[in-house]
Amino acid sequence: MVRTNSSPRLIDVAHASGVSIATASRALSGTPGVSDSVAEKVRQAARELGYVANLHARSLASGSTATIGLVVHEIGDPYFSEIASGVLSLAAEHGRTVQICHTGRDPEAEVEQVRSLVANRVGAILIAGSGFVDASVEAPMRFEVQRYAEAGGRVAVVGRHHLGVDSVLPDNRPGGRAVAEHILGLGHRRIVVVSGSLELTTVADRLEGVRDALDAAGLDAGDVPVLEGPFTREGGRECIRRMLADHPRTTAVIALNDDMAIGCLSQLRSSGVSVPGEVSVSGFDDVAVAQDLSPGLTTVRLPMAEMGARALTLALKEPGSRARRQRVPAELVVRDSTGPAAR
Amino acid sequence: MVRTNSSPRLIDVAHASGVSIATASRALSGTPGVSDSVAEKVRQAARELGYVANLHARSLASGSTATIGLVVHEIGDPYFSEIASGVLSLAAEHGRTVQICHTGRDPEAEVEQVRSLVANRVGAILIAGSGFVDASVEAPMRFEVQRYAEAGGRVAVVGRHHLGVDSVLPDNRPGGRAVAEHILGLGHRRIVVVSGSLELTTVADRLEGVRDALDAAGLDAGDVPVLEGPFTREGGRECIRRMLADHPRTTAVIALNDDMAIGCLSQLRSSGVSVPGEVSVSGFDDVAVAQDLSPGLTTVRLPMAEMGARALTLALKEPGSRARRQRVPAELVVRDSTGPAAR
DNA sequence: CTGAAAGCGCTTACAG
DNA sequence: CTGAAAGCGCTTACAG
Repeated sequence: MVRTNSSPRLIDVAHASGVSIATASRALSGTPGVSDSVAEKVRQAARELGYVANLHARSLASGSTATIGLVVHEIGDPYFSEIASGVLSLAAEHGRTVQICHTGRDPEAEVEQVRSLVANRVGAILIAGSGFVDASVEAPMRFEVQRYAEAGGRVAVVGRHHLGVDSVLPDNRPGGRAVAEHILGLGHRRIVVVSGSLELTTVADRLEGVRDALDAAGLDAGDVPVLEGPFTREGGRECIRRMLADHPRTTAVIALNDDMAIGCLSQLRSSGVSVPGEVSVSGFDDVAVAQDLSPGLTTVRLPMAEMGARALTLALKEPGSRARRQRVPAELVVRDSTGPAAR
Repeated sequence: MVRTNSSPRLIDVAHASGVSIATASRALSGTPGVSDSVAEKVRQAARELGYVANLHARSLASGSTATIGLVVHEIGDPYFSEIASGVLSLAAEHGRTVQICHTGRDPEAEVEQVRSLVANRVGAILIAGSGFVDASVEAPMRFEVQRYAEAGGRVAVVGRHHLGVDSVLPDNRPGGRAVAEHILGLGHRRIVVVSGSLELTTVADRLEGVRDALDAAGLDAGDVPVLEGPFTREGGRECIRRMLADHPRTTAVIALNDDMAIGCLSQLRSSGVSVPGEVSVSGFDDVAVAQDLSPGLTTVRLPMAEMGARALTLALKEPGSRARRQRVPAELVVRDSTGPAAR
């Protein structure tokens, strides 16, 4: 039979170098127990034929894969694309490939994607993005993840609790506290929080931190309106419109992520409100563009790429006897979008 | 033998539903030729067992994969993350999974990544991002891609010529011309182009468009300095510093992508130069954040997500007798970063 | 150090 | 419509 137009197989390499496929396999995968001279001969033949091992066959035979699965809410969102960047870079160093899926923050799509990764028999699954305050929403996800883990799969999450697996957890609450203290320290008292869905644990944690600071300052958290909208730039714009209508005397806006903060800046500008002259605005995450905005965005820095890389590192390690947690410090970065309370 | 802790296999489903694995396979994959009642029984059993087919086995047996490979320069860059977003969304609709790799704009890493995708026997490869003007730099890539295509693989590229495969090509040249005409129309004559590496075809094409406009206006393109730097925000800042030093009377900056334009705005602001009062700035791409900058960025819109989706559509189609090309129109979007030449 | 052979979990002609 | 069997391209005990 003539094999036209298709990739050479291990057996072709074996023939070309005059050894068995067992030896060829060992030589190519670097398994010890092959004489150097033979190994070199095999590698040479492989190179000449342009041989690339079929990873499906390899996975099927060996029962393990070099592929990593990464689940994010939305890859077009800088928070997630920066995490993905950290994962991809480290994965490449380890010779791992990465399969990415995004879920549009839909809990059901999320479960579906995890199932599909399991079907692909990826060696590890990384999940980035907030979980849900309501544990029952997460139950199916938790079930899927646990089943995979019990079958020997490795899982690590970024910014998500409740899943019972290794996790990289940014200091959302201390970060929220730090930024709120900054705002309070500037003398602001008529403050509004611009927030994504309160169903998200990330939002809940950051908000908790803001309340810690209000409490510590002897203020009543109940006096600080929380405007809820989509966790996006458009959500930020929307909330500012509501703020201008319902809380016109506000002097500071604490947005719970940079995307919303960017939307806030944009809407304030369109509405002719000066920042920070009339209203101060802060964000959270420190996405790359935050420093290039005008005014530069005061925010809480999270090292997204590093968080992604750390999650991968956890997943690549042997599992511990129980879930590991790595805290990632959040650092307040003061730029030009916040200033002293004027009025 | 007891199989503990591992996923159910097709044979388990077959046993549970009292049919052969052949029938079970057909029922589950939707191959016609199975009675409805039997098919339903099999599906039911699969559901109860939580069966998920092993895609490696499936690929090996069938010789085809549902996985798509996507190569980008840097996933953290919004241009690419928006393309990726389009690809991921459409892929999910088609039940395809996507493996992403980024290359840091390194031609060698690029080839390596393509080889790894080939090894994974992905069903199609999508490559996004500029090629190189110097064809010899692209030769290895072209070789790899062609070999894959000849072996039956499908390839499509976004914003890249020279690879001899299906392509989605944004109107870089007409876009460059449009934005330059806009700048000229505002009366600017002391113009500077802020540009990524001239080795990149994307840069070369956009620049060509700018020159078209200069020519048409009867100007000498040689009088317009082209400041070259990294195709990033930091590159934009760098170029502005050079511009302020070497071409202080400049009234308009044409940046060849939004990332550089954002860096330009940032550096001009730090340097106390008002935009568009003293200097106008334009970008290219219209990344999501462009409209939320202050001032809003005048730029050339490219529908990145759609371009990604189109490339996938091409790759999913049967190959044509020759490489297909889809042009994507570029649309000038005028915002607040450009204004009449003042001085 | 090397090889023959079983097996990974599917799909798909080939028969019936 | 259904099943027995070959085969996809590897890896890895098991012998030697």
